[in-house]
Amino acid sequence: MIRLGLCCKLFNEPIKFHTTTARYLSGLSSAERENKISGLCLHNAKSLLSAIRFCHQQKIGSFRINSRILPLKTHPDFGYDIMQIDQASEIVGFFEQCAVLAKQYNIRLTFHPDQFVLLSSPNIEITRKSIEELEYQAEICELVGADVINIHGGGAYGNKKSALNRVTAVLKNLSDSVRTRLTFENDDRIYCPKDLLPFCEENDVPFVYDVHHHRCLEDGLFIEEVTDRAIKTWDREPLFHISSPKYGWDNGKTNLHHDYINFIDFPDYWKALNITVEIEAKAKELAVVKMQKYLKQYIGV
DNA sequence: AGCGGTCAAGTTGAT
DNA sequence: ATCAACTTGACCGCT
Repeated sequence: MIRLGLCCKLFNEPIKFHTTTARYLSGLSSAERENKISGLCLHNAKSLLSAIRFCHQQKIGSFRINSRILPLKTHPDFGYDIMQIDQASEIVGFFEQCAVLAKQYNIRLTFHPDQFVLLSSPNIEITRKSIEELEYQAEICELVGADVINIHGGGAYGNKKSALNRVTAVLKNLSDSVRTRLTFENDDRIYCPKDLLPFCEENDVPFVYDVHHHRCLEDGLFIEEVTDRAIKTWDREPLFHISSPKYGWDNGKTNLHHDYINFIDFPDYWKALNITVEIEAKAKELAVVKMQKYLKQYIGV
C-alpha cells in the first residue's frame, strides 16, 4: 500500500496558510504586533485542521506542514513563545484537534524545514539557529502528532566527509523530540544517496529518498539498491519523494518541478512497497489525485 | 481588483 | 558580482 502525500498547500481548495514579514511587523506597535501574530497563528491552526479533513475526504494519506505555520516563530527580533500568544489556548486547541483527527483518519504529518536549517555548517551560530528552528518544529510535531522533520545535508564546505562528521557531533546534542523525528534527504546538487546512506546507516537516522534529486545528481547507485537501503534505515513507514522535471529530462534545468508527476517517473520498484511518497508538484492536490488514479491500476491506493 | 516591490535566515553554481 | 534555486510565492501598499 502506497500512501501519497500532499505538500504544504492546496491548489484549488480554499484552504490557505497566511504569513507576514519582519519588516511589516517592525512598523507596528507591540500590541498590534501581538494581535497580528496571534491572528495568523490561529488562522493557520484552523487551516491545518481543514487540510487534514480535506486529505481524509480525498483519501490522501499524508500532509506536509509548512514551516511558517507559526510565522517568524524563531526570528531573532520578533520570535515568540506559542504559550505567550493572546489566543494560545485556542491555537493549541486546534493543534490538538489536528492530532486527534490525523490519528483517527490515519493521516501522516511531516515537516520539511527550509534551506537555512542545516547541521553541517562550520559556523556554530548557524548550527545554533538551526537547532532552535528544529526545536520549534518539534514542538508543533508533539502537538499535532507529526513524526518526521526532514532536512538536507546542507553545504559541502569543500569536504563532505568532514561536514557530515560535524552533523554526527550535533546529533548527540539534540533533544529526543527532534532526534526521534529528524531525517536526511538527498538533494540535487551536493549530497547524493551514496553520501547520505552510509551516514544514515551509521548514525541510525532515517533516509528520505528523493528519486528526482537522485536522477538530477547521479552517483552510480540504482534506484532499487537505494530504495532497499533507505527502507532499512526506517523503524516506521519509510518516506520517499517524487517529482517530475518541468521541462523534461533533456531540456536543461531538470531540477524545476512540473505541475504534475509524469507517470513514467514513478519507479516501478516502488509500486509494491508499503511507503509514504510525498508528491512534490505545483498542482498540489490535483497532482496527488491524478497519481492516485494511476497507481490504482496496480494497487489499492 | 490588480500589480509591483519586497521579504530572516545558507550555500552553491550558472551567468 | 549577481542571481536563482531550494520543500512553499504571499503580502503590503499603491493605483
